[in-house]
Amino acid sequence: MSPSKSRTDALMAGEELSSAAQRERRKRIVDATIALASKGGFDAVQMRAVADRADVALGTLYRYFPSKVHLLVSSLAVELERAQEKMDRTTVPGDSAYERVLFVLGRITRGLQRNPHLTEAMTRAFTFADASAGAEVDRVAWLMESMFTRAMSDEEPTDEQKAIARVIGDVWLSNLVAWVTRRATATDVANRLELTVRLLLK
Amino acid sequence: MSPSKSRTDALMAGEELSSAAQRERRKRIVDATIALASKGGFDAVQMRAVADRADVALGTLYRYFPSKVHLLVSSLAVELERAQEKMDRTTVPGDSAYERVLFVLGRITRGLQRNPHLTEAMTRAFTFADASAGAEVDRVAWLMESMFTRAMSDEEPTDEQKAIARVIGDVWLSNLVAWVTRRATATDVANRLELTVRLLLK
DNA sequence: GAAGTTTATAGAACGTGTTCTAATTCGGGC
DNA sequence: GCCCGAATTAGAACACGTTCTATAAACTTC
Repeated sequence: MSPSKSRTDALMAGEELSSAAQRERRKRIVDATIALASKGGFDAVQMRAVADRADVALGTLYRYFPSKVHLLVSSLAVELERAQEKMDRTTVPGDSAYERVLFVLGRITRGLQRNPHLTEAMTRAFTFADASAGAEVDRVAWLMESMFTRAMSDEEPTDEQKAIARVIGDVWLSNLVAWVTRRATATDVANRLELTVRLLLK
Repeated sequence: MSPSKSRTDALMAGEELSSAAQRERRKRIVDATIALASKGGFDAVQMRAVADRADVALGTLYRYFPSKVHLLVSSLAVELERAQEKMDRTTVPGDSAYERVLFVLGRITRGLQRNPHLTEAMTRAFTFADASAGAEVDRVAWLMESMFTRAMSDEEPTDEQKAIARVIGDVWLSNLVAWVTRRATATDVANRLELTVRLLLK
């Protein structure tokens, strides 16, 4: 449709941002998003508020992220990348895939539970995303999957391992959602994840 | 908050509707919702349109269902109940839990895939639901879970079986969402479900 | 460094979910 | 039949995501 479509896509992916000023703007926007989400969750991430806080016009915000869902899912990807980097600097303990996956799961889960509003905002955006945010959603799904395959073994994962990682990701997300909507306690989540990983890896 | 809160809850649950006229209204609303969702998905279920089609004022619609999400999740529960009833009239083939669960899963999944817009509307509402719709969401989750436990055995399910049913439900939903957002084909979904059930029950 | 193009800005405008208001109708007790 | 409180109605009003418009600023290219 719009003549700048491919351009916009590049902006969304966060790559090839021509100028430093643009990288700055994008960062300010993501930071504002995370700050607002941390304070009040999905509903507090209002596009006008994000634009204000990032010192950017509403139109500019929409040029960088074509919708609220894109914005939040992209921010989720940024957060997961940070978590992954942190995990890379840790030696994951455990003698079996079972133990190592549980360790990783537990750690990230507790990290998310430390910031319930942010988690609520991101999981809701992720699960509400429609086809137009497919690329961003795929990226997050891939990040999650590779987090678990890495914990399972150092080698290139087999198809079976990838499948297991995907199942774990599905269950993980669904339990986060249940926790966020107060249909499950933190203990419930931990128990269910433990059980799931046991069923799949033991 | 509102003095008629408990009253409203009763209306939402669809029970104890005082008059026949009210039961009628509620049915017209759910029917209108399903019709609109079938035609155009989540976005086509517009509250004004539902009210019009159900021949009910907008305020009345909101008295029966406090939000669009409640409305759609309640309609999903109605649909699942129908599917369950149909399943009850069928003899599920298969010698093992594995085979029987796969049969049930395949059948319901194909049923949903026959009506993509309706499925999109309902899965998106379900996954977007916030804490206020917890009761409705729990009801749907319970319906899903018991569908699978019933397929696994005729007896009262063990805790382990319930846990397995829940995992299957999580994976199922997540794959439906992936299909609805065009990140997975019907074949992908079938393969992943088959693999998941195999990992869990074989 | 001027002309032309892309990007950013301020703010109005629009659509749809939700809430509110005032008037009307309905159903049950006298 | 009449009265009362609850339910329903039509429609205005409001909130927030999104789009659009007009103008200004920032860049490219020559």
